[in-house]
Amino acid sequence: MSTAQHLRNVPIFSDLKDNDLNIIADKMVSRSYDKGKMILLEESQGETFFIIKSGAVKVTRQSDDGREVILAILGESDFFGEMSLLDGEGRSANIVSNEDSEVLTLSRSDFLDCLETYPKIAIALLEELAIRLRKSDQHIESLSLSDSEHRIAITLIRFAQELGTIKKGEVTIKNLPFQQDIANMAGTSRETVSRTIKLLEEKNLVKKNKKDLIIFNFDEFRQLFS
Amino acid sequence: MSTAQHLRNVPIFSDLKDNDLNIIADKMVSRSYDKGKMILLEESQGETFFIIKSGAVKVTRQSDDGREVILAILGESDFFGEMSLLDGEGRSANIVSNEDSEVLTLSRSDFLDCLETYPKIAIALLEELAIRLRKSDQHIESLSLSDSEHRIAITLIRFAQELGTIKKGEVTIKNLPFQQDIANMAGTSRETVSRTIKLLEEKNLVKKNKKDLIIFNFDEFRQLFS
DNA sequence: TTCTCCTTGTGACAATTATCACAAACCCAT
DNA sequence: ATGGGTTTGTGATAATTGTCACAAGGAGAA
Repeated sequence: MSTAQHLRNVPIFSDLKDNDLNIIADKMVSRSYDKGKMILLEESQGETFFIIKSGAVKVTRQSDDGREVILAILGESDFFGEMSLLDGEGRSANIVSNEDSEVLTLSRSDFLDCLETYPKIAIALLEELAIRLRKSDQHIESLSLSDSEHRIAITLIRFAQELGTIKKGEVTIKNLPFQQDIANMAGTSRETVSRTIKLLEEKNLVKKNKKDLIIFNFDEFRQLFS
Repeated sequence: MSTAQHLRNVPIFSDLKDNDLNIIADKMVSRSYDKGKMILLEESQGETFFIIKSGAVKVTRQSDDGREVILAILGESDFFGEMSLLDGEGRSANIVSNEDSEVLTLSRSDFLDCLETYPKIAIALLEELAIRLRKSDQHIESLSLSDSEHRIAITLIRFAQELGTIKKGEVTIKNLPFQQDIANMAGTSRETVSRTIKLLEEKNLVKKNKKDLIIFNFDEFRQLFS
């Protein structure tokens, strides 16, 4: 698929005319990262805008004692790197490729030019940031109020919404992330994730199937935990 | 002070020419809210953009069992209401006036017109949302990793940055919010806040003075807890 | 297959923190 | 200043969850 065709799938560019899209596509450079590679380092100066062509990355923050918080997992057609381009601050998060991934990059100045030239992009980007802010708020709420069972369930709901496939009310999350990653998103420990998933199975709400997780009744599940 | 003069202090409008500023100011309507009044209700449709002229508001989410999470406290020249205007979703948070407050409002269509007409506003708004997203990320990190002492200390740091006045490395937070509100931000209980602040006093890091809190060495304090 | 490495499961225990219950302090209006 | 309502301080206790330690399961390489 051409670069322009990839861009077509990215919400913030989808409003553009083919012509304009091609102009932008020409400025983009493709890069590849093996699984586990660091794409962006916290604290470094942000000079690039990234769009995920294939694969997935995790957005993390690291505390001094080495523990990791996962803020989000991003997949195909998601983008990142815009924050420090916008406010000029250093990076606030690390980005690590979670599978072998290909990304498209745009330089700082090209990105900012885009915003000036195509106000539609700026507005679409505002929308996207508003959505992310909303998700962050929910995340904060869940971390503040809930016990670990709720937090883990809400994390599973997030995965289901981003990575799941629905079939007759049943959601299957293919390739559920490691329990350690779930724990880092839910703000709890790996062991607690293990015990909680077992508990959810005993309550007949979910079922494990190798690396997949099935949520039997997604609507009910959501009502139960959020 | 005239409406236009107020707008001049709001970052997203500060780039505009006097003339344009006046045009926008003309479209704004002023409203007043007594302390404790609900300004925006969660779940209602978002149709208005707000700028705080004086006073302060708290941005909250409420769980079904009635507990409240405070996402942020906003003060003079801050704005809110933009999120559901941007992404079209319903409100995701409640806004309650935390003191007697005056706000300026702009209707949905006037707000969106502004963005189209003045791309600079859109870009400035992007910056602001990026900053907020960054704060949210920090908030999430702190809730995920830290024990209650750290979370409370980080909450105090947030207040210091937003409401504090510095003098020779000493920050004074005038009118520290109620312990219950601090607890709701830090994701802990009111009692724990009480005990923790006492603890910080015993460690000679802070001092209470009626309704004010003094952090003796702000840089050290920050290093210690973040 | 067998070995090794990575991930998951589970028990026991310790630590942290929420909750409950009240007392004390504080603030504001009369 | 007095009194009522709100906010804060503090002890005792219980519940939750983290941590440690190790066993078991699974996937891939030799």
